[in-house]
Amino acid sequence: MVVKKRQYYGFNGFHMPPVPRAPRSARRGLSLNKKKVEDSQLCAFDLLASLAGKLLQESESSASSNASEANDQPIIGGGGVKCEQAEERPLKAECLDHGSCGESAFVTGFTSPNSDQKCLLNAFPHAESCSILERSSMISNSNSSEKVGADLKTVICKSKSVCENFTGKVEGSFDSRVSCDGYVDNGFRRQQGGDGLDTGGLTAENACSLKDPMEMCMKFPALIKPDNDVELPSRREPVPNASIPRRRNDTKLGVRDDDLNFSRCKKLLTKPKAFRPPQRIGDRRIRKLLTSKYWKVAPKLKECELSKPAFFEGGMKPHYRKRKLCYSRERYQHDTFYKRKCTDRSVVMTSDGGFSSESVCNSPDKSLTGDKNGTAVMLHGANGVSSSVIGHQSPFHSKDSHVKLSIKSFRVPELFIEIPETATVGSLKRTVLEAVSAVLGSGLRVGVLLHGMKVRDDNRTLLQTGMTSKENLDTLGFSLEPIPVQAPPPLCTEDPALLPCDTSQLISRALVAVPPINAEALAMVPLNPKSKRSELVQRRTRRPFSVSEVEALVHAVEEVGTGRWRDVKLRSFEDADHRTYVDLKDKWKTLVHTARIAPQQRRGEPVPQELLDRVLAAHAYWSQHQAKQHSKNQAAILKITVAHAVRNGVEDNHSI
DNA sequence: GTTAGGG
DNA sequence: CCCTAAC
Repeated sequence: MVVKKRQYYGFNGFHMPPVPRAPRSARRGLSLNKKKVEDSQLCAFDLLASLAGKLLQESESSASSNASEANDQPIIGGGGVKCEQAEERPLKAECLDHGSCGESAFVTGFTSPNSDQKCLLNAFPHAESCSILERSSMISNSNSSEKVGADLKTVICKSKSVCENFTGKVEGSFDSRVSCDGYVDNGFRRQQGGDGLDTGGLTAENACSLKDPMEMCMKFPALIKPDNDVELPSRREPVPNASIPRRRNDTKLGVRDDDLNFSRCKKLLTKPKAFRPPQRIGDRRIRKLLTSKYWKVAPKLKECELSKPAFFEGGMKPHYRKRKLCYSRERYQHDTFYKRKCTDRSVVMTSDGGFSSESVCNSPDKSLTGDKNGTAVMLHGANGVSSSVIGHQSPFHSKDSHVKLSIKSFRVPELFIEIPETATVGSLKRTVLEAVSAVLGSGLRVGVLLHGMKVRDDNRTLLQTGMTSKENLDTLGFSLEPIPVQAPPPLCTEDPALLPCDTSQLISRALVAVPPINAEALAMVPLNPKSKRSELVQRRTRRPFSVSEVEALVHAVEEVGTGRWRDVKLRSFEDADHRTYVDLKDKWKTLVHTARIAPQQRRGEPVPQELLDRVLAAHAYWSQHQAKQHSKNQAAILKITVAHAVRNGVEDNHSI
């Protein structure tokens, strides 16, 4: 088994995420926050209590009938969440099916904290206590015009911010406050309309628990259950938000020729599974593994972890996943989800299959950043892409070194759609949707382009790559790339920052819990070492040789000959860390092949014929040379052998 | 660790 | 680009 260097953070089958924990200073920051929370929460809860009482009167039955409401209406309700726990039914699908973008309020929460706790505990024995404080995640607080609501939310958000696990799983498509609600709703429930709160589950105990985020999380483990699937539709905007909404409103329902904006519903549509982290990475993945070819590697789930130590001391260098296993496709599910989501929405797509989603990837509001040291996760509702930002900062950089950029659009890969002329527009829409879903469902990865060049080295920092806060980032681009089905899609984008995928990373990071029992069971499955290895080790990204590289290679080989690849490497590619001598050897092999085939059969970036001619010449020369050398050697060996034999013979004669 | 060659 | 065998 090949296991590359990796680091385990965690214990008992619960693995800490790839991202190194924040430096102490960051964590100190957290405690400061916590203090603030404590200070302000009293007030907030007072307000809450009075508000709740009032609202209770006004909407007496709403609280008690919540469960049924949840069933009848397109509302996210505690019932829905619980259902999902039992049936793994994505909550999101439900709420997306109904209602319109504008109005619906929502009821989030877990009407029965107890049962939620149970669910969680069953699934993640360790989850409730682990890793909650390990990362400071940030969810925006609110800047609501409703002062009371805002205060309350702020408090809640802040105290919650430590419980990143929950946060992480919240998809970015909804208002950040939603996550707050999700959190809060363990204790009390937000009423329909968004501004109503009732004290449903708010007990003294619950309130107290807010004082300590950790405790909070432990008390309401459901919050950190990765499987909760608390995905709240962005269209529900229960509370006015002054800080974020502007962006949301900016998203237009525009249709361009090649880049289609999905407008509001973009938020939903552009939230591809690939961006979604394995909320269910725990049990759902296991189940999936059990029924797919991937099950074989389940025991290796641990290896989803990162393989390198932090780049910066105490820094935030994220690591991308190395293992295929980290990838869980939920295509069918996603397709379904996608379709349902999109059903009543205008999905526009152009012939070239482009669509765009707007994504503002950085928040101007630093207060949104939960962690001063740079690990920040922002989930916002500006668009459908579950986008988040992780600011990576070395301790040596000031906070102002954040790179700010916005992703105007993603373009999906080319889609081919064939549909009869007699088909309805509706079916065309569905067809397109299916095509898109297929792409999304099979997984996406994000490419980063700078000055039109693909940035391939995922290990470089933004700074090193030239994406600095001072740089004009107009030339920065992102692309969505389908991940070949067989390929090990990096669950997270390999780029450490800026990408929607990060959410998944965070969540993985949050919980890569393998229920011991499952892991055990799977571990007993006899594995074919071969397949195991091949499934686990990620293939290096393909990096086609440039003409200049070919030139250098040819030149080197002309001088030192074939068969001395180490020398070639040292001579011409010493600084090219990504080119091993094996690579050079392989390249030479393909060059020779390329030179021998007809030009029209050649693919990729054309190599100048002149170079190819030199390749053939050098190859012929050194082949001959080697042959000569070989025969020489053979002759020499023969000579020596003969000499020995003769001498031995002589000696033998003597001895006789 | 290098090299060669098949995949 | 990966893998393996041979050295």
